[in-house]
Amino acid sequence: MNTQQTLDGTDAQILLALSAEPRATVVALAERLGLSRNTVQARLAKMERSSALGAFERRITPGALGYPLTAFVTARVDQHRLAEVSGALAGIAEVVEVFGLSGDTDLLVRVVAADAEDLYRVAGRILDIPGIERTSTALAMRELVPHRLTPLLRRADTGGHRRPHPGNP
Amino acid sequence: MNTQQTLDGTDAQILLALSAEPRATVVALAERLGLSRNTVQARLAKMERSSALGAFERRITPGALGYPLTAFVTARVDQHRLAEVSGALAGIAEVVEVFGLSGDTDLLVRVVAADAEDLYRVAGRILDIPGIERTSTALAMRELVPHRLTPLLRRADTGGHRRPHPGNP
DNA sequence: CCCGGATTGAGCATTGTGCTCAACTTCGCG
DNA sequence: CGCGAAGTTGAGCACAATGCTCAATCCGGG
Repeated sequence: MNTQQTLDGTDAQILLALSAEPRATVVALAERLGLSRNTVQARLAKMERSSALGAFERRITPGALGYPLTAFVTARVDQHRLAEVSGALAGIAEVVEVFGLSGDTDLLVRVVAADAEDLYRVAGRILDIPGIERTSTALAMRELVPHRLTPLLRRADTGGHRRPHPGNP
Repeated sequence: MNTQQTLDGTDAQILLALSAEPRATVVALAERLGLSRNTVQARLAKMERSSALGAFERRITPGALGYPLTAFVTARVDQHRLAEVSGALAGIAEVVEVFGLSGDTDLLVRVVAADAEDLYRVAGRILDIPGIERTSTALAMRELVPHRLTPLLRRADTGGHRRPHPGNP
């Protein structure tokens, strides 16, 4: 029994309502969902505690900060120096997110930049990190599907007469 | 005039404080930053209006929803059918984010999945989309640098040339 | 020099919050 | 079968925050 991770349908409902109206107050959510104010408060508090809710920064658009360019740098790395490389990447402010990948490229680095020249500079800093063997930079020209979790939330919502995982309450 | 994008240093300060304490009230922020409550309220309202603040869903951890696996699917696409492909991708719930890239791969698709088999199924659905010519799936094995904007916020904070915060609560 | 925009302090009615409590339902498990 | 743990609910209460408006400053640019 993994009581740990998974949010149940009610949690999904709350998050869904919050997605539609981020500034909604707890009472408003409770009223909209037909739940008690106390319940919504308790569940929200639990989610905040259990790190189901991430950092606030996720909600900030880099473009508004003066970094309208997004690029993905894939890199091959000397695996023995992975920790070292990871630390160096974390030291670059324009590096927004780094994943260790399976497959032919080891690293996926998401970076933002103020302009093309800035991006060139950042890419250079990454390539200069000891342990990084080869990089390839791809500019994100368009955000075809903006970041979203709503479809998954809707699916987890009890509203669907669906029982995706039988046996789990 | 440049009413568009860029947030100024004070905005960055507010966002920074909010990053440290997402649930902080407006009055608490104003007090911490030594600004008037009215000012903080006005600036926050403006940011919400100007889409500098993204959707709430960005703050939800997919893992908590029952999708612990993240993968990146790169794809080559028939450019004439890009819109069609984009729409089809948007129809897949597990597709969390899609970028159009420059370079040798046209698309970067970020997907989540419940388990390996689920991921296989999702990858199959993507490959089946008419207009998609070739895909390559890389599993995100580790999040080496979790999504963060704090370093950029700190840099944007009031001009940028400031002594390091001596004692921040 | 004057104007528009941003900032500030003040005030006020309304609303939400954090918290506690006791009753009640729903499960899991012995 | 029934006990107990956990979740939900409604109620209530003191306090704080919100949304809003107003008038008085600042501040930079034309």
